Amino acid sequence: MEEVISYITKKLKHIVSTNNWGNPPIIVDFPRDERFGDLSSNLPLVLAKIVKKSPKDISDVFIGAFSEDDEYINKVEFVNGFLNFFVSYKFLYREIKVINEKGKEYGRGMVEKPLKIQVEFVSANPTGPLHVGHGRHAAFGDSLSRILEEVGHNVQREYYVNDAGKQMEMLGISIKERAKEIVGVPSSFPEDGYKGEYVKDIAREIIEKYGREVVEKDVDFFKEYGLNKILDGIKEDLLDFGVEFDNWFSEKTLYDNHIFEKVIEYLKRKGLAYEKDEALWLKTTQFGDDKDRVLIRSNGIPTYFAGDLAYHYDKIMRGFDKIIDVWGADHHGYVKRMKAGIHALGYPEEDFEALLVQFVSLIKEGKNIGMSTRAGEFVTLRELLNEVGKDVARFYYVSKSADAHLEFDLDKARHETKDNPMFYMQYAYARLSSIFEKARERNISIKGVNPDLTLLVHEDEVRLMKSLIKYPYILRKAATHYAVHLLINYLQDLAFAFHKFYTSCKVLGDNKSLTLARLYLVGATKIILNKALTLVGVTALEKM
RNA sequence: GCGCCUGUAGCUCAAUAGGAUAGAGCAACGGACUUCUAAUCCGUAGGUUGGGGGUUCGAUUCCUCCCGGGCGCGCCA
Repeated sequence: MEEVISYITKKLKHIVSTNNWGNPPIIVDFPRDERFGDLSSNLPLVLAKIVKKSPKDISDVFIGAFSEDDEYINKVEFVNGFLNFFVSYKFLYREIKVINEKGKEYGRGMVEKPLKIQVEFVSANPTGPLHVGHGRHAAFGDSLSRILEEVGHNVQREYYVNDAGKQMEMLGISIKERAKEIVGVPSSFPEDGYKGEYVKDIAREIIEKYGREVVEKDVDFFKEYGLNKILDGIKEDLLDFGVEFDNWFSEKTLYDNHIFEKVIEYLKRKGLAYEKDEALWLKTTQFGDDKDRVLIRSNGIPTYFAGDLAYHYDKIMRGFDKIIDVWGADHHGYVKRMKAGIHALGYPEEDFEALLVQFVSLIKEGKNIGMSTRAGEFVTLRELLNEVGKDVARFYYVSKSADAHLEFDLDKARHETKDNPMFYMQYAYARLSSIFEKARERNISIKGVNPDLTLLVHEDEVRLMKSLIKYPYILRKAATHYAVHLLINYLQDLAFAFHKFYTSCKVLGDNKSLTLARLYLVGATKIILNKALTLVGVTALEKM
């Protein structure tokens, strides 16, 4: 369909310039209602003011430029100031063929300039298991990566492991004190320690493995054990959630490999860092921040910001054309600072993107419960997976735009699992797979045949074809706007078109040519549905 | 006080980055299986898009004020 859009746009532009109508924005887009054609443009309305003519007179000029036997356009209408274009069947048939011929490659690598992009997401502190809040980040970040990859970019998925800071120390202490409690020696569990049940579990495990004397060991021992244990759990949860990272970046390496010192050195050399009140500050105000920020505290300990800056310096050195960070909404106040820091490091600000994902509020037994790892109050991603399964969870997470709050009612999710709209799409896929299964039994195949697609004229067949050819447009849009949920809307539309078609058009019938043509259409649907489902992380099931 | 996000049907959310009569699912009501999976399809009902003002041919979308919700504003991470 993109082909048609650019064809129309070019044609309209040509007419505008030959008439000396200035340089208005030419927008050709899908109308809201199918009665207004397949594509439409508001150009007559826009031009009316500029050229002081009625929209009707203007549109007549445009309509006259499209001949009866136009390659792409069957009909052009003027309604309410809009130009409405109806796509020719000829084009639909051609495109359905392209889908079948290209198969999985259809729509892939469409982007003009493939970039090397890094997407960093989840990056939850390894101080406890992932909870349902992290689940949203995992689902969003992974689907976004899949989409960017699909349009042709080279994407690296990275998880930043905060294994160096204070909070790790606290985890070590928390485990150790719990271990002491268990073996019955005097203990003092810190007030701001990690109170979750999992801390006790780890402590118990350590005692079982190393004996009661283990409590004599220093905090580092417990820290190391806890970190590895929790990180393994996180990796397992993510894997079962269908999310795989290409790189797990350890914060510790920033210090071990002296990247941190290098960055500080660099900033000092550039005259961007200065000392005040015995602390080291970065002149972020020079790059649009509200105030300068501390890099190294007066006590000599670097701030989180300084570490993060070093981390991003490392990213920059790795040569990405675009660096995308997926952050929680609570980090929004941090964006300006980070952008300024990135700028200070000499990396173009516009190539750094901090995408904010709004909070997930969790409702359990009708009550809104908070999610604090430290307080140990949270519902884990694992629990959610066990309750509703990967597909429902992932679908639900990305079906809402990332900058809208998400309400997750666990009880409802449990009860409504079967009624979840996700199944609507999976069912469409299972149904069409079943058609192919039956076709195989009857030795009907579309392999190597050249079906007569002109037999496809039923309104539901046409509706389905039109939905199919929208796919590349939607994919591109989702990629440029980082809007995963657009794919969900599209999936609803496509599944609806297919179910409708399925109800009114029997595929395997008595008419052989029609059977082949329809089977061919189902084949195209299978390809697109499979792709779209995969992008949002939902399994395409052959059988349900 | 300042900043970011947000308010759309009873509920959970869309609305193609300014478009045409604001759409889905769930919940409610009524139809359709001798036929490729009825986890589907068709229909009915449900709305002053939080409220006021403004810009525009045209506003759920942009600006402004007010009201409500979430989250920030550290030499915390």
